[in-house]
Amino acid sequence: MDIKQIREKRPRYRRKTSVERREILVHAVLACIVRDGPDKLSIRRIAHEAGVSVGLINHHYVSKEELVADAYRHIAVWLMNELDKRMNAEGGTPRERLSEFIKLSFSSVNLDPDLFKAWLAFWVMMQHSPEVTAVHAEQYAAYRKTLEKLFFELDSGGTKLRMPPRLAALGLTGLLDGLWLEWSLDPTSFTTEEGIQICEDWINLLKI
Amino acid sequence: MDIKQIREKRPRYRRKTSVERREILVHAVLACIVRDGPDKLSIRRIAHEAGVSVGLINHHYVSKEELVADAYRHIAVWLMNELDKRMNAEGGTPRERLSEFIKLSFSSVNLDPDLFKAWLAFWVMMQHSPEVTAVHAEQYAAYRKTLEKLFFELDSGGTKLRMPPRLAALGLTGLLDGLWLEWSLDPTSFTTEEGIQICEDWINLLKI
DNA sequence: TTTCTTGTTGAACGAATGTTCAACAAGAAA
DNA sequence: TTTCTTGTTGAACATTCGTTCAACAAGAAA
Repeated sequence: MDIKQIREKRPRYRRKTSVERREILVHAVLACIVRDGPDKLSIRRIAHEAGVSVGLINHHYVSKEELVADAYRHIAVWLMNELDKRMNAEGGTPRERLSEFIKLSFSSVNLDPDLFKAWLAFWVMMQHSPEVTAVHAEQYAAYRKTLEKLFFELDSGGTKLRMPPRLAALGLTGLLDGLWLEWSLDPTSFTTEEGIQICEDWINLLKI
Repeated sequence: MDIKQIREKRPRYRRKTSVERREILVHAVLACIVRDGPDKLSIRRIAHEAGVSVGLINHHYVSKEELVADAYRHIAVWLMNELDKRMNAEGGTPRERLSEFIKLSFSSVNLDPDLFKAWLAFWVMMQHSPEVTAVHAEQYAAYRKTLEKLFFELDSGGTKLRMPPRLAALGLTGLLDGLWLEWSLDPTSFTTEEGIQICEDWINLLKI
């Protein structure tokens, strides 16, 4: 049995199910954005990163936009789960969980330059992709809902608030997102400790 | 005198000075971003929009990045001047001017989908362009300084604050930018009135 | 008028883009 | 073993990209 025969026995690639391959491709999208930047995201780079051919991508997704939308949902769900999991890890009162959420928002889980590049890529694509826009609306609503629920629990408990939970949640998401944005664009403008303090102060001022 | 001679007399193009042409090109950049989206910005589209040839751009700018950086500065300076001018138009106390600034931030001057596309384009380019990064740092510092000065005047006057001006300015820019970002990505998530109310409430809570 | 500076043109280049599609082959089903 | 489904390949296509550069020409200077 010579080498050629051995080569012919070994499969040149391993077939994957549709879900397996999609998972791989979605991760390749993120890796590409991190490596080459939000504007250099292309089918060829993604294929190379995933170790597959260019044609494979359009076999699993009808278009690049659909793949990116899938990647958006994937990363948004992952981040929200991560925050939720860690926030509730220690139990605690609603106020303590809020503090934990804020701390996490200013930790490397959320304050990640690589992650910021990904959001940039998604936002740009939102400007002309209904699929990505839909994913954003769907995921952001869930994010705001989580905070709104926390404020509702806080208000229902001992500490009454000067605002309805909806407005309080809008305010805190605004604060968190704004500071996150500014820090991502220029990490030297303020420290994470300052960011945490601003958010904590704001919540404390809300109490009647 | 026949038509051909008349044609030859009329110049095929009018020469512009370097500053004149740069102004035209910078405006063409913005028009392109608005029309085709942040990711479709190209030398050819800019040239067509400005009514000039492709080669002209690299005559006035050594690279596309330099042109975009110039456009960034142009629009940032314009916006800041606009806010400053309108904010101080009616005079008034520091507190009244702050309210005016907030109202302007939630008006069409700042809450403009077209403008948001421009910022997106700039932020993406920041990820691999030192020129654009420098312009951002320079312009954003001016923006924060304006608010810091307002809070300083407020604190020096009758109404003492629970925070140093720097932190108060950081907080308000965070709130404004975060709400601006969220509204730009999805205008249905909340109304501008709600946004204004959140910011006003926050400032009022800052008073001792 | 002639000279000279420099704003302006547009073809050319090499590289990269998203999508298509005929051909191949992995691996389960028969 | 043979059949059949379908995951996978990669060349091909038609565009678009940023930059270069020799040639042209507007218009001030001489």
